[in-house]
Amino acid sequence: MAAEKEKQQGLTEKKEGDFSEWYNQVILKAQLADYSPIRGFMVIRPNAYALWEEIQNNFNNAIFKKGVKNAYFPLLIPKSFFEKEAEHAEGFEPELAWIESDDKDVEEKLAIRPTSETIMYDSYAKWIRSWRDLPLRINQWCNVLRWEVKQTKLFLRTREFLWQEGHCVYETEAEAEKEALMFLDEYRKLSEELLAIPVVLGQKTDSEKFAGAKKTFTIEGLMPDGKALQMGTSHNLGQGFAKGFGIEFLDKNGKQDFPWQNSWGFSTRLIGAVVMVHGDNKGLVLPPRLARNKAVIVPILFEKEASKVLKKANEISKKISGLNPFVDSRDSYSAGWKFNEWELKGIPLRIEVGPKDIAKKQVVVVRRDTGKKEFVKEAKLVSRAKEILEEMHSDMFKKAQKFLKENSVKADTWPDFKKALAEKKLILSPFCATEACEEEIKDETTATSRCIPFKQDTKKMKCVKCGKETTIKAWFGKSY
RNA sequence: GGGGCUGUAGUCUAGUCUGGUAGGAUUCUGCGUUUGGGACGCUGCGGCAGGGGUUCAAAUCCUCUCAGCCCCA
Repeated sequence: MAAEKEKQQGLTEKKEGDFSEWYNQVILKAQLADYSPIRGFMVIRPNAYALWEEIQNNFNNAIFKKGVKNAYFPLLIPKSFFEKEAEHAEGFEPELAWIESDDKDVEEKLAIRPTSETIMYDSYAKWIRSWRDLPLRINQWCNVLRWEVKQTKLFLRTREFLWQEGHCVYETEAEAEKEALMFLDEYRKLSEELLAIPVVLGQKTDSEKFAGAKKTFTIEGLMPDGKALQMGTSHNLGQGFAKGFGIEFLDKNGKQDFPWQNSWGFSTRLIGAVVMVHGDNKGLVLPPRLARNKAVIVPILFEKEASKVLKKANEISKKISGLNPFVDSRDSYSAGWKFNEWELKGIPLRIEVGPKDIAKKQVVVVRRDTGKKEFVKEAKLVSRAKEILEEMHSDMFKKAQKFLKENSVKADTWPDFKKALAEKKLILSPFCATEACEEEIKDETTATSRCIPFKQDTKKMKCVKCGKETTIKAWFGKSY
């Protein structure tokens, strides 16, 4: 059976009902991650950590251009810090993990950071005195810990995860919000241009916004199982934290004032999104710009000509060094075995070099996403390989975009809403945006509002649930 | 949140109902022959998720923990 042949040996198919199983297997078999001895924790293996480093490099480049500097703040947060901003404390206190210590000198209870607003803003209060100190833009890459009891899902829901959190301070709210949106757009670019995952942008409703924020903005992706995944958020924090932590500055008129803040973050969850969106029955498919090793060279080693083929393979490797390729010269595996292995691990390009190719001064280039084979003259390999990789990125993005489009629907009535939800769609509906109504929708369907898109008509409509008049449309769906 | 199911070597799995020497395939070691889509022969290593209980005897029965899947709200 062709379908059987398409399938990576031992890998569950990527289809409804088996999706979770498939997801776990791809992650374990492609050696992205492993379970840890402690519930809710995971080991990030080199294959996935390399992806995280690529994401870091890419994002660092973007934010450095915006004047952001990286720093590092302590892991532990004194209990009293959580009491300085009421909503923030209420949101995070249930998930805090407290440190137990026999050290008599530790006077105050300490928690492992669930996010670093409080510990960072304590410092900010010391560092900011004048309008000349603003804006202050600091980002940190770190781990955070949120002691949830929900089911662990590799990369998507673990108690500890890696992320970046940016924390900026400004003189005016306009600036704080403008840049919160600017960083959100950087997230969109990262997702679309590096990960090849299209997203929906918007603002979170009050019940979904970050604890302590005035407004929360989000990028949401749609996964193949119909669930939405929050892929990055930025917040207009208002002045609440500044007031709580005593961050004050003298403005240009000599008046003492509280500054305005924003914060923004994304996590290793993005790796889970890449697996889900692009993976197939053969395993992982890495977006070419994200893949560290963009090509694997498989020499076809016939005994008589093995040394000649190997030499050529290494030569080709040097020629395309910009793609950071590697030669799989292991002689204990057949070529076919290697093909399957690198497909499972998602390497974007496979370049085959055998005696026949050498005779014709060509190589065989195979795309991971489509499996399409192409004979490329050696002289043209460098330019053609780059072209193929860019085509791949574009095709993968378009494919994901098509999925998002086909699975996003409008629903103006409650029956339509429920029908669309049963069909695992992302749903755009008129919404009164009250917490009561959102709660009802959640209780009845488990769907939540994902975001309120920035672009709205002013047309009057009736809320999909309660029927009250509104001009707002919001995205709804089940989510991770 | 509620309900159901599952866990046997790195991986897939037989054995569980009805307690009695854990069997196979694949991976892996070594040697040799091979290599254009998961090659072959020989050789060797490796296991009942973990804790507690019942029993002369536990992979099998009970229980807790851990991990995973599915369904419903």
